[in-house]
Order: sequence, then structure tokens, then C-alpha cells
Amino acid sequence: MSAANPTLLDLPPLPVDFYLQPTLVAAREILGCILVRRSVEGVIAGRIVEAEAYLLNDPACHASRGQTPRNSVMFGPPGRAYVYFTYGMHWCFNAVTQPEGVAEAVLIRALEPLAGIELMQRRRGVTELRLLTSGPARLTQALGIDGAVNGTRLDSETLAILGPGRAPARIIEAPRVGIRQAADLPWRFYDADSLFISRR
DNA sequence: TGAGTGATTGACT
DNA sequence: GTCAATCACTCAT
Repeated sequence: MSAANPTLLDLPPLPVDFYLQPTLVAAREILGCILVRRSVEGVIAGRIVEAEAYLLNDPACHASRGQTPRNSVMFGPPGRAYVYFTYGMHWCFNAVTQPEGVAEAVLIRALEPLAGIELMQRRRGVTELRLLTSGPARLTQALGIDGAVNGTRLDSETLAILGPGRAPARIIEAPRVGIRQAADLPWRFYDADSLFISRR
């Protein structure tokens, strides 16, 4: 992998229609798309290689017990960033799906670094590429994503998901990681050929 | 395998 | 209003 691939960064943001597909479809099809983060420090981009779906009536979904101040972004319009803080030290990044009032989302769990690698290394304090973005909290730290981004449109200048990307040749469906409720549902999707997924 | 960390929430006065 | 359990994780051991 060399420097940033300009053709990939020239892709348009995903249209709102993308986020109106069934969430399980969106979680699968978001693989291969490009997450771009622009800040005063520079541009960072990565190819999405791992995602999980969180659905309505899904006990593991933050919104399953109704709307609260924390999860209210999930109840809003599709194509927004839902960013939440967990375990006292980690931020996680989701893309909101479904029309306003239907609280579903896709958790982005891992990226393959494409651009801004030096900036990511500085933020993460590690140099090994595989450790930069192979985990939901790692990638938010590398991209400088925190609560300030919560609710941002995913076609904005500072934060966007571009596509359609090059779909992975092989996609694996597996149970989601790190949850207790509904832990058996195979709603995690990842690129079988990527070295950058968080867990195999 | 478990320690670290703090916002969030539901169950209580 | 207070309190304690919970939590979609990471890192060092």
C-alpha cells in the first residue's frame, strides 16, 4: 500500500438512500467504502473492512429501551454519525440508518488505513499499521472522533463516508463482538481477506 | 485474564 | 435529589 489513492478519495459521499436500505444490507454493503476525516491537522482516510448491525428490538442496541439523551441521534435522520463513550475511556463510531424515528445503526469496527497514516500514528502512539484502526475505539482515536462529532452528517466536509467502494471478494458473517445481549446473532460482517479486522 | 475508567441509566429515597 | 450497576474496549500481564 503506497500513498493515498486519489481516485478513492474522489468518490462521492454515500447518498441518504444508502442508509435507508435494511440495516443488515447497509452493514454488509458499507464494507469497502471509504471513511474520510478532515481536520486542521490533516486528512485521514480508511477503507471500511468490518461493521456490525444494531437493529430495533435488538436487546444489544442502545435504543432498545427507548430514546434517551445519549442515543437520541439514532432516532434522528439517516446518514448521521452516532458517537458514544463507553468503558470510561473509549469512543465508538456508528452510521445511523433508517428513517427518522427508527433507531438503527451500523457500528464501524475496523478500517484499512489509506491516507494520513503519519497523523494516525501520532494520535495512537504506535507505528505498526495493523494497530492503528483495527478496533472500534482504535479507529476513533486515530481519526480524532469523539463526542463533538455526534450527530454530524456523513456527507460533510469534516466527516464523510464515500462510495461505492470496491466490495470485498469474500465477506464473512459472524456473531457480534463484546456484547452480552443477543450475542449469537450473526450481524457482524467483515472482509475475509483484510489484515485489518479487529478479531478473527 | 483482569485492571482501568467515567458517562449513562434505572432504581431508589 | 442520590447511588450503584452497567458498558458495542484496550492494553499490560
